[in-house]
Amino acid sequence: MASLYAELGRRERQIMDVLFHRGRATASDVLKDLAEPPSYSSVRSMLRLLEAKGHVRHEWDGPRHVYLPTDSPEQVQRSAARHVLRTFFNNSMETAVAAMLGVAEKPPSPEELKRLAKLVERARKNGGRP
Amino acid sequence: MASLYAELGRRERQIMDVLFHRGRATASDVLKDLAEPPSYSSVRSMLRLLEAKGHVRHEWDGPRHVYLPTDSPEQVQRSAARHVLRTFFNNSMETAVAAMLGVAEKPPSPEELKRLAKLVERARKNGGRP
DNA sequence: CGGCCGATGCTAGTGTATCAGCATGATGCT
DNA sequence: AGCATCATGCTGATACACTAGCATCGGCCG
Repeated sequence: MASLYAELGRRERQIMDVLFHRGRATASDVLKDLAEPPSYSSVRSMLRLLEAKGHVRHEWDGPRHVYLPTDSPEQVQRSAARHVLRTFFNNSMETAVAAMLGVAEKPPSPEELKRLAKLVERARKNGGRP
Repeated sequence: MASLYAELGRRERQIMDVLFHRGRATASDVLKDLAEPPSYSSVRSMLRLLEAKGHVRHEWDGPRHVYLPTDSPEQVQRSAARHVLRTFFNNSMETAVAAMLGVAEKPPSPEELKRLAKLVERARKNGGRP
């Protein structure tokens, strides 16, 4: 099935990405993280549009809006993982993990690798599920 | 660093996804794989547009166009991996792999898990790199 | 108090991604 | 050969993502 947000336009998706990355953000936060930024006004419009579409909600931080994705991080992570795994790695976990090891900003720490190994080990004893 | 194709519109991206998934595809192949498909004519237009932008090239299969992404699969995989890892998993390999284990269409086979374990093991002896 | 600052709500305009139709040419079949 | 089929090349129309501007409101500070 289509990943969540498959129906979004270019800017909409870029903004959702920022929102996921940050967890919660104001309009100017979003603006800071955009590569080729539009006007501040545009960002606010898009956020309101995304809210109307139900992808985003907002809370108040004093006088200003703070936006959050409506879907839970877990939902979004699962959706993203499924989409990437299927689309770019032909459902090969091995290829995917290899690629990730190659591109991580900092090489994974020994501790993380240990936890990773445990995770895989647990899956092996578990019929392939974590 | 923005991921490749961050600048693409909705349909453009959907079509690129199909192209990556299939490796090579005709216009009607693409049409088949689209969730809420436009007309055949529209798909052809988009493919020509993507070609003009340089994201796609085509070869001939007898009388018909067969389209392929211009960027190599490795490039695209790395770009996708980096983007997803950073945006949705806060650069945590562990979280990412856990999510993937949870969503794979079929649970990974014992063989794949074994290769996966080897991969991680090799990274541990290698300062975190594959 | 009165003005400045930074926020929001709203509305209108623009560009381009997206879409669809038509004319044309090649191929294969009877 | 003649016809049906399926492809392409091109062109025009539309929708909607995207952009920007303006009016307004409330808090803060001299």
